Amino acid sequence: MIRTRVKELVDACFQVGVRQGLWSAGGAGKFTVEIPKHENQGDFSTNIALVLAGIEKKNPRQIAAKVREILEQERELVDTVEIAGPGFVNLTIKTEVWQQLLKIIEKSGPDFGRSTVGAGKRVMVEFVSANPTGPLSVGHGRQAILGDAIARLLEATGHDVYREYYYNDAGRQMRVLGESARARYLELLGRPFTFPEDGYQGEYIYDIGRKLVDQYGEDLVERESVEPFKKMAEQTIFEDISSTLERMDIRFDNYYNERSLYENGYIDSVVQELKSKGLVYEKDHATWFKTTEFGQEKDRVIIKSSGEPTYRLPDIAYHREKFKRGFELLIDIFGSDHIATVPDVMAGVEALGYDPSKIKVILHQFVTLMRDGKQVKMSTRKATFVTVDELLDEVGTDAARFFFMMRKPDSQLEFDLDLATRESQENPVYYVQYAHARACSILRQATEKEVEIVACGDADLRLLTEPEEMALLKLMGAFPTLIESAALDHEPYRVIFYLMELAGQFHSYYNRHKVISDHAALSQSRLCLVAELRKVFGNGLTILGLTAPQTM
RNA sequence: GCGCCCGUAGCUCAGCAGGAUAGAGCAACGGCCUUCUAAGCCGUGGGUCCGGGGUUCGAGUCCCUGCGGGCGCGCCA
Repeated sequence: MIRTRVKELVDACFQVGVRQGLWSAGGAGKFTVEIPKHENQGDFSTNIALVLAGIEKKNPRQIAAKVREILEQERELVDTVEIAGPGFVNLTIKTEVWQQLLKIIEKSGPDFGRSTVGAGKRVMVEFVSANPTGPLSVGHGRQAILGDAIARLLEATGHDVYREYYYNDAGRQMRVLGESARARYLELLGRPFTFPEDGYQGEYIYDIGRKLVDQYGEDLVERESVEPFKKMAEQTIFEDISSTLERMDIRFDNYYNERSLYENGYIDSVVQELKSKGLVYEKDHATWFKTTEFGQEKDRVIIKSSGEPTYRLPDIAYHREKFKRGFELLIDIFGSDHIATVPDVMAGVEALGYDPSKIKVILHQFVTLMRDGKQVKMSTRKATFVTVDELLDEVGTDAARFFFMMRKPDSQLEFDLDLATRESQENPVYYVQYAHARACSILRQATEKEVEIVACGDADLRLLTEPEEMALLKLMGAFPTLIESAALDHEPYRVIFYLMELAGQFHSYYNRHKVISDHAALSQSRLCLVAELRKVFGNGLTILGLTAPQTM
């Protein structure tokens, strides 16, 4: 937005300098335009002089003086140019440029913040990908929200996004699940049963048992095959998972079954291709993939001596299929416990002739739940983990989404249940939503008091001169750049931080200045500000999949 | 033992390709509702940026090293 215009201006200035022989063209693209930390450092700051001084071996402040000379020729955008510190060039933008920004937001409406940088780029986001062995746990919840938020950000920046859930219903896990269901089925019928040693102990297995009793009565008592038990378990659990995801407003474009990789011969063809490239060998009756040729410490088994593939073979085949299906960027969201598979998949796709740098793996750390200041103990084995459904029951979807997005994936996430449920000022979710509701409320008040709300073009925006108003305008102006960089870096948490900051400034403004007052012209101008603020809050919340309430 | 991530205020965390005087929220303390929703605002206190070296004009940010925590390191997924 405005920063883009300033960057263009500095770029032009750089070119002028090159033409005048002040510096060489070598520094092109190396300098930046940023919003400085401190207010007394202008609206924008560029390090162009420092960068060029490094290249040219000259005094940065002297170069900065030249930069200022050139920039001062321009009078559309720039108010003042100052040289500060070691050679930063600080620019102040004309007040009216900021005021006119409201018209741009008004015109863009719901599109303000959205862009087309990703236009035409097909990207797949693979996430959740939990096998249907039980309800989603809070760890999956973090992943689900993170993946969906990234997908939404990419959509907001024009990418063609495809959400996929990858699962396997054929492995040992599922067999054990089926046997667990059989045991509960027999137990419910009062028959003798043996519960599998490493079986699934969760309460939900009884639900599956009950469904089996309802549907089949005693018909399955003598059944040898585990299939009907497994099938019922899978079906029931998938329904459960889907409804949980639905509650969070998460929908997948496709559920990809690992089994289809076998049925379509993709597994075999991967092995054949690796063989033909001389990248596999037999040892101890197993088939090994020469991952050492791709920088790893040791080779890895892809087919066990039993003839069964290891997990990494389908993983590789699956990623090759993603490429073949025409995606240009593959985003994988995994829990950090899956870190070991990443190098294997990367080596595999590289071996098959695809570019591993197009796979972006986002590993997220674990979630700890806090209640009464103490950690809630969770164990998958004992089935004492907290499910996403329970979490949603307790805190609601907005709070869950907000808290899961609030931290960057790298850090462990501490989820404070007390804070998330508190309906008071400490709760950051409401802080932002309340800002939106408050803006709506002011606009409602204006209508009730019959204060005319005019278009920004018809208001005298020059009346917006308070420091708080200028600060708000500047922050609003940064929104599109923020969305773009958050999308391209796959970092939803940055949008959260932005919205909290904007909300803070708005609440502060509200408490200090009356929007609707006796001064008619001023009221109208301020109503324009509030109306456009409402849009920025609304757009930001919507892009993240949060609701933007009109009243609270 | 090896690999990845983390270590910033009492607590939870920001710090955006190394940049100009380290920030926010919560917790603590003190104020603000006959006026647009107090789910809000204003003010106060609070830091050896884990320790030690190094690179640089400049390091919370990069490199090395030590310490502490998490996750991995399988012919489990």
